[in-house]
Amino acid sequence: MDDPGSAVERQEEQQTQVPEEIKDKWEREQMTLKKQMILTDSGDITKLMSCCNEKTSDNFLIGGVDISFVKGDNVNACAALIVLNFPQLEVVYEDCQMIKLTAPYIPGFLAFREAYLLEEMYSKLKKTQPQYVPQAIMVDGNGILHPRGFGLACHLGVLLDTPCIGVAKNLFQVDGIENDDDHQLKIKQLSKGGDTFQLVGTSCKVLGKALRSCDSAPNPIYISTGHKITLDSAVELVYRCCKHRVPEPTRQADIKSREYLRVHFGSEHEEQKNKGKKKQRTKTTKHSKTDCNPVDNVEELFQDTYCLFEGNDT
DNA sequence: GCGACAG
DNA sequence: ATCTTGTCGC
Repeated sequence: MDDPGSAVERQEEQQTQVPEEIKDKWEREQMTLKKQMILTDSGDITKLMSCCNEKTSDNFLIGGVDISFVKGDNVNACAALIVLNFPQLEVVYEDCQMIKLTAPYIPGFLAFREAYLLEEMYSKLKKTQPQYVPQAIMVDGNGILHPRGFGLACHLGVLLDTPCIGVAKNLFQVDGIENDDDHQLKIKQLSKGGDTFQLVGTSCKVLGKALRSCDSAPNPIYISTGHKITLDSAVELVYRCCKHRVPEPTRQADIKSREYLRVHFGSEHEEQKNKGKKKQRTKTTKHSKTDCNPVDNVEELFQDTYCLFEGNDT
């Protein structure tokens, strides 16, 4: 009953199971935080937008966050927080951190898997390099384009009290917005970079916009407000950050986090249900970017500091 | 019962 | 999210 090798298998199987009471709790938390959500431009955003038109290149900064996963492992991952200057789009700060995801991915509850980790990285930035705290952050995922109007970008925005923009690569079908033939037709009608169409919910509210982010990518990305920014400003800002389909802040975060995993784990993913509990990387002790935290002993990094089912009474 | 399901 | 080679284009 207690064979050591099944631990990994077990964690995969239980991945999809989350008690209803936990979801209820999460929903209530979303509703509570949602009251603090602001859908208008912050002062910084207003200035940021005017900076584009005029040539006053003040030192505006845009952040991007993303998490990359170890292949075949639903727990161990690398989170990246990147800051770029604007409109030059040069990386001025990067932080990669090995993390341990405690909650499974449940559509509609992505924030409970990722948000608090990103919050910690933001706190680190604020504490150690305050001069690089960005005026806005782009998030992989949705803002108000969400079953309860409070996606990861909203959640993180409220937690950080900072403008956040939701940038999703796939449409989250919500509130009557469907990826049907009509939707596909509208996509075909996006002829060039910068073209958009609205994503209108049941109550005629515009929840987001599909944006063809560059000429070379026919598939749009889906933008929605996270916090302290209007949809139009969000779309504008995202578009101005697009060299490729995915805007640079998010794209750089993706690149850096994957690179970090590659450097520290290489091609040897040992998690294939081996009985060997000890992995040995007796090679490549390369010290890469000083921005990233070197990882020598993975085990010691993964101390349990967070429990999903803490308030488990009844 | 069936489909949908951000990352 | 991840699995994956070549290929077309600037």
